[in-house]
Amino acid sequence: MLDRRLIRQEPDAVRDAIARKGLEAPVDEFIKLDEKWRSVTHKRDELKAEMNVASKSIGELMKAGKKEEAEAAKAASASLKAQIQDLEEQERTFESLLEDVELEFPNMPHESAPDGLTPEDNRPVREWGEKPFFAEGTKPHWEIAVEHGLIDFDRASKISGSGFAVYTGIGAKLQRALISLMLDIQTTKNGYDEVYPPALVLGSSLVGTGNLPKFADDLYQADDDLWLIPTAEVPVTNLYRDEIMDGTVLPVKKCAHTPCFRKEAGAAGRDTRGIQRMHQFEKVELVKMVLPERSYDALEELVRDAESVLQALGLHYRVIELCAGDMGDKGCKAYDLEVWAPGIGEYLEISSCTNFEAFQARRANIRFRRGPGEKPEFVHILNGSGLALPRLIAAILESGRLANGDVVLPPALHSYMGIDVISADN
RNA sequence: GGACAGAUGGCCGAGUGGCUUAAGGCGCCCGCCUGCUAAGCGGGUUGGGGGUGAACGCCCCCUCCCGGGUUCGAAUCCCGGUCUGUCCGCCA
Repeated sequence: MLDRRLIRQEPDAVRDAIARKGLEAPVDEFIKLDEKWRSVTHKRDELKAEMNVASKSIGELMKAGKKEEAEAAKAASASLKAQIQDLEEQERTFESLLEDVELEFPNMPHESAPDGLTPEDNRPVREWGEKPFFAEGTKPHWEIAVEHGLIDFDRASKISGSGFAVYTGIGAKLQRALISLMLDIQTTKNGYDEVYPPALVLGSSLVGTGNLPKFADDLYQADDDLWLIPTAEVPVTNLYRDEIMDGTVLPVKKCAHTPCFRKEAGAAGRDTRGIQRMHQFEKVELVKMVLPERSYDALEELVRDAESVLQALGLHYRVIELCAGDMGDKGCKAYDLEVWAPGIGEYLEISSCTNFEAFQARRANIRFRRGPGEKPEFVHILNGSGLALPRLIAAILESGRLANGDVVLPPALHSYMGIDVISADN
């Protein structure tokens, strides 16, 4: 959601900024409705003020025992009342239409976000580590996983259809170990507080983060108004919905492990082999709420926090700055982390770190106060994956595979796993 | 799933149709007073929207869980909902 005043006062700037994403916003429709809404509201308020004065004087007349005058005044206010009722109905109608239009507005990209509409326009920022060399080649993770009995794809599709995985034995333990490692890094080294939120949320929470109403098709709906979360971003961000925080508690930094559920409709084909794109997957998410003037520094820190996991695991990756057209609807500026998967020979998007500025805060009404007596302001909200499990597991398996088929685990995992190598023996 | 009870400001808590501009208390802020602190005295202290102004401001509307309704007038009456508590049922 954007600032109503901004759209009113600088409609062209808003339109142009959103056009950089290749998107259109209903600016004209908004302005038309907003004008109607304001004029109706203004008129209604004036009549209400009149009515309030009249009611008060009726009360005084009654008290003074002047029954007849009071009755006359009552009769006189009848038409006022009818007008007010009519205007209130109009006001409700316009307000609701205005909200519908308002929720359709994408966020505006930050001026520093590169121009462009496709991934080719994204800007490489930096790389870490090197591509490992495999003299005798390596394999895609789905082959390695089956070889070692880590994932059972066949039985997964038997019980749940396509797009699911059953992690078995060491495979299941590897996922559990990675979740623990990532949460430990974020809580002990990077200063995040751990939370474990519900995986089912009300529709209003999804409106707050910007998933509804526009992107209902991406989501699983469990009940009338209960939805499966597509990411922990949704429940964690909404923890503070309709709250005014003391500015001194900022920055708020939360990390959470949850399952994530996505329909991924229309995504069949490329990039869907193995565990690259699942309907259900685990993820550790990082969410930050910060002072507005700090949010771009906070974005850089957030990216470093997500990177620290890949560095701890010794995996080669690169950081990409997304162009305006590739960052999606909600963001102002975003970086992707792409981990190298040598078996597939591709970089896999494993984290997306985004600054939403006040877009989500406005939708979810999350504010802070700088000091006693100060006006509440919207916080700036950022989030990033830290990290998504399936692609991380894919990268670990493909990167650690030896010529003899064994998979060497990164040292950071040894104590969590109790083994150093996945081999035929275990 | 069933029954009953409740929801009032930052917090506690009074309030059954107009004297509520929400009593009283606590907390917090500003001032006065005072060797310091405490006490005491005075004042202030929800949030949202709209209008106006260069600005400090000023004006109007709304806000006693939410949404409707009755009434000239609603914290108060009516209807629908949400959440919390207690008991019953079911249950890892």
